[in-house]
Amino acid sequence: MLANEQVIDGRGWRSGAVVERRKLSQWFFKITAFAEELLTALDTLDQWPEKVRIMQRNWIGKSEGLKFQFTLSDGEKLDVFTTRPDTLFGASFVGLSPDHPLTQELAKTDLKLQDFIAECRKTGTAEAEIEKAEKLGYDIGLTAAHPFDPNWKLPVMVANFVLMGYGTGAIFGCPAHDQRDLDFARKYGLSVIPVVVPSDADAKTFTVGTEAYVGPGKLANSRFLDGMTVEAAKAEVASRLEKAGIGELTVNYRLRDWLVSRQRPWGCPIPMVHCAKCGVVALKESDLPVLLPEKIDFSKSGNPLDRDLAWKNVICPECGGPAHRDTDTLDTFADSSWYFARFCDPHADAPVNKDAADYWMPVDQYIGGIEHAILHLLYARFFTRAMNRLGLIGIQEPFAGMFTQGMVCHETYRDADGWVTPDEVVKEGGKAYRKDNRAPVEIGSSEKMSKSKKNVIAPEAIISDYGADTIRWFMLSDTPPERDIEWTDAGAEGCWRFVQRVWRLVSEAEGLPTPGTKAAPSDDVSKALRQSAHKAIAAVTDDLAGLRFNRAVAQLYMLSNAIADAPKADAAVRREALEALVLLSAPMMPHLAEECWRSLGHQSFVAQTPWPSFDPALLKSDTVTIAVQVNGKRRGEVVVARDADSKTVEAAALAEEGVKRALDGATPKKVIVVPGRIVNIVA
RNA sequence: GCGGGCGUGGUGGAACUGGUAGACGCGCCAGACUCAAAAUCUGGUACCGCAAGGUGUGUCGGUUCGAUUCCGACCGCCCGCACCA
Repeated sequence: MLANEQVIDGRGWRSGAVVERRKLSQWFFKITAFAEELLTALDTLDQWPEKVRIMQRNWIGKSEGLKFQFTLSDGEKLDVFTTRPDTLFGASFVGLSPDHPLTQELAKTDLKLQDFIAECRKTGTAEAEIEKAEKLGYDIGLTAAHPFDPNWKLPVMVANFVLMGYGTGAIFGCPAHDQRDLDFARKYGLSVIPVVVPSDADAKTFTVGTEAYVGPGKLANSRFLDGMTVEAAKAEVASRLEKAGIGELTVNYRLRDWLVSRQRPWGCPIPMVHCAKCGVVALKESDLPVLLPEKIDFSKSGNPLDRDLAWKNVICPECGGPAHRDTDTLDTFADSSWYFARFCDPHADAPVNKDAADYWMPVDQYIGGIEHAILHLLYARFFTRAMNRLGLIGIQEPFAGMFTQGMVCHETYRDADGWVTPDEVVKEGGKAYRKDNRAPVEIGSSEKMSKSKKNVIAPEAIISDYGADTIRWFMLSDTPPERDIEWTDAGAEGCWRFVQRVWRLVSEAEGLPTPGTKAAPSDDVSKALRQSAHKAIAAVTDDLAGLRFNRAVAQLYMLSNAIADAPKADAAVRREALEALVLLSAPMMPHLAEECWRSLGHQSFVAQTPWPSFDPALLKSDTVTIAVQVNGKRRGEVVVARDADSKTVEAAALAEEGVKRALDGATPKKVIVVPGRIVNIVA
């Protein structure tokens, strides 16, 4: 009762319970019908992280190949799928999944086969188990005729590594060019015929040992294919089998349908009714939504909805006879797949107000953890497309911009009794002890804060120690938002000092003119401060827009340093710089900003004040400092006018003392001048 | 195994399309103020060297006047997928 993508390392993604395989009758959403468009539309999501798009692409897992038919010795036909039709003459067996209908049919009368299938089911889904799992086979006694040679008979075997969920659940095995087939063939003594030979090898002597050859090469031992490239041979086999009417080029997807049935009472009920006469019947739209019972009995195990007969028993919407509700509920991911459309008009009578949704959607900037890359984000894309097809919404893709933020991490601690929270621990000389009884505590790796590992810092405690603004500032400084951040008390303290510093700069500033006084700097110090302020406005504006909070923070440190370094600057310039500092820091430290704003003599709120603008003319200095390299090594620098021409710059560079020393009288062979950036002298 | 990403000081991290590597913060060192401490302020802080100078962005090569940035091989770490034919 979990979808494939909800299984992490053999366990349920949320509960951590070990997953086991059982056969159940369940409800699915046919997400596979959208596989191709979900795949191709990824290219249009240019404001999504490349990583997420690659993960979805791999998850959908498109592969193109050939589906073709074997005729079995009992006259039945068997479809197989392959991406390597070129290796058909290297075939040495036909493999069936234990879950294949033919296997199941034969098992009805074959007790040994039943045992074999049970043996296969025992293999867990955890990574390690699959890795160790031995190849197992069971010969069902039938043979399959080679499609190009009716006299060539291949044994048909049930094999544990053939999956029913991919392709047709049946394969032809070519041991020389597939590792799994090779392992299987070696174990059961099947032939290994190399049919693709690398260009640097001799077809007559080339053999395959314990490693299958999967590289490129020329065809051999393959009759009419001999000498062809892999690509040409693929095309030739496909074309011949298509002409014979027993093969077709097909596309396969790894993506499976979305299993949405949950055997719990707290989800959205699946609006289906089971009638003895009519079978499975959907409820009429007018009967929706199906409400859960008010009182739910959790005293026994199992799904309480199954036992609530008053709720469960209904009248069939088709025939009016006795029927019962489906007691499965929907996966909670169903709800999160379309809430954003509902949010556009939460009071609408219909589930979605199309006009409102078309006005607001798609979401401009979606922010979430990477853990939803192929769960929520794929489901929501599918839902949106399905809603579009039903005419409920005009858009195809729900989220135009996507950003995956990092996690807050902290060291983990444990003693003999289990995990210990950081505030119960005291660290001395690299070792950790419990505060209460001095018992030693083992310091574990730093991991994402979680209740289960108790490596959490309670926000209340930090806020009371440092204030909310300090914490906000700390969260945004240093580490880029897409990366995990390591919580440290030392870092938070540093941020607290900055809060104090800003407050001091503002509250202790003397002789400021009244708000609104224009800055008209006359001396160099004032001009420089004004330039710093305008540079900061430009940079912070840009960095915040690009979600580069750590760089915005660094810019504000620089501005505060510039202000502190220029107490003698013109008072109106100092006011302008302080106001810039306050306004620019407001998104990150709103409380402090409001307090400072008031202290600067304003009656309004920062929140109501326009974002500061900058004068582009102030961003550039009249002069620039250019580094001078000799043979690529920095030997000095020169200060030149911003618009100085190359010859002037070259002359200045050649006259520089360090450069002269490095040249030691030699004549430069070549001088490269990159205006405003660098001079490189090749000697 | 497949796919992707990342390796920069003691530390978190800067460095736009190749152009002064280490911005900014933390930490550390020294000094000022103080009876003292905290706070604050000033200066310093990649490495080797007294200095001149040399060496440095995981390692080794390549392209270039110039490489953290581009290319190739390798090493290490992280993430996702995985018996997918």
